[in-house]
Amino acid sequence: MPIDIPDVVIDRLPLYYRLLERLEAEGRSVVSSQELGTELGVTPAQIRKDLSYFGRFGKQGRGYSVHRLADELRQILGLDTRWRVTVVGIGRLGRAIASYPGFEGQGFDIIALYDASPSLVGTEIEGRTVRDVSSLREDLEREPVDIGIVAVPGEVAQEVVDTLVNAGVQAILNYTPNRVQVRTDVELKHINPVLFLQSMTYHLKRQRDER
Amino acid sequence: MPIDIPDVVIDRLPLYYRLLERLEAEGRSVVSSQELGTELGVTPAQIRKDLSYFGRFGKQGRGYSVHRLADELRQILGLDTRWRVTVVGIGRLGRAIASYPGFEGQGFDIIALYDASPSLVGTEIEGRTVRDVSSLREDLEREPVDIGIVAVPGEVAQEVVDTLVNAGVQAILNYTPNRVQVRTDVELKHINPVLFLQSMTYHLKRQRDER
DNA sequence: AAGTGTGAACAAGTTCACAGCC
DNA sequence: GGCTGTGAACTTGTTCACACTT
Repeated sequence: MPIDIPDVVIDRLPLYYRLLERLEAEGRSVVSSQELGTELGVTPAQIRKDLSYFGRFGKQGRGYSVHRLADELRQILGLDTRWRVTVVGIGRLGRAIASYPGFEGQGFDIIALYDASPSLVGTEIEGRTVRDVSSLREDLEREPVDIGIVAVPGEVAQEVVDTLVNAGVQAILNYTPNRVQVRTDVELKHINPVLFLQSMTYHLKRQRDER
Repeated sequence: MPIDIPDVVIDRLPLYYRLLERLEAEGRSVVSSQELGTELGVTPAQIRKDLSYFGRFGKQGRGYSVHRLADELRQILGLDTRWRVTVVGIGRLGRAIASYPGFEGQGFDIIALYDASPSLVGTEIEGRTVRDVSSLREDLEREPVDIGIVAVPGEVAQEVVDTLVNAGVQAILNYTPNRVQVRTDVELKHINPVLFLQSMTYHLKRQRDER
């Protein structure tokens, strides 16, 4: 498998995969890049080029087998295995994440929840007991996880991320408004709705001023 | 103000702004593109080029006045006014959003909450009464909002978004896993953690296979 | 006839490097 | 001496257009 595939391409694959899953469920057997593109707001050429990084999955004159392509993407994205996830920070947001049904269905098993607050530690959330964050480090040694979701207060984000990374966690999804630093071999994504809103207001302001 | 500024640039401004706010709070008065870049993991040249789309805010040999630059960015991004926001869908996620303290502090006023469930409608969340989504349309006519945050079940996302857009809402933040379509003059952003995880597993898989 | 896969052309975005100013 | 602002060089990413396959 070639090693130099642009990150933008990787980021689009889950989008393609999502649509293919839906088509699969609807019983569609074949689909063209044209149709995928229309549905997703992406040019057909882009989809074909993206997929061509990984192989020749289509048939000229026909299109792509929905099942075959979904399968290939599952393999490429590593969705043919289950991934172990831990959520640190069980405030309102952490609780919403912990009970979000979309993770389990896609191969992500939330195996543990952590919080620092004594009033939360020991309570049950969606059938899982909230553990004390002070035991995070040693727990990870016994039961490693692949992905850490961080939903703690911003001020302790870096500290929690460091603990996760030092214990071998390779991917971090940071829901905190604070940016954190990790080694370059660790995958890191930030989800910060305020930044999204702030770039939207740029456009809103211009619309309001009648362009 | 020139009209052709790349979207990637706009998306980085809130990041710069966030850091400047912090520096402002710390009492720093001057900062160089070098320092901003190190802190944010962006090249200094990029920061200078980005800012140069909007004006000449720095002083050669010195750097940028923290206060002045923060002020300029506030104006550019439209953060010098308050924005009216409504949240539709008050499940666990909607509730987490509705009580997220980061919005109000940044000029976003959540003025109303909507849900379809009779058991939720009429209850109080963070001092706001949850209204019935069936009155969304007429409410918007009386009290327009700028931004709609959508946290309903995926199946009704498009329907809710249509209602919002038809009533004049210009920006949508979609927390639903379903992609939705809007007119090109409406700002739209999607937040879907599963897509993030799925692109991270691509890299995890390769790391696991020892590259 | 329809639709893929892909080199080549093009567009967009980033970094360099340096003149100019403080 | 230090640091900005910016054309120009470069790099990355996207789209075109067509040979090729079914």
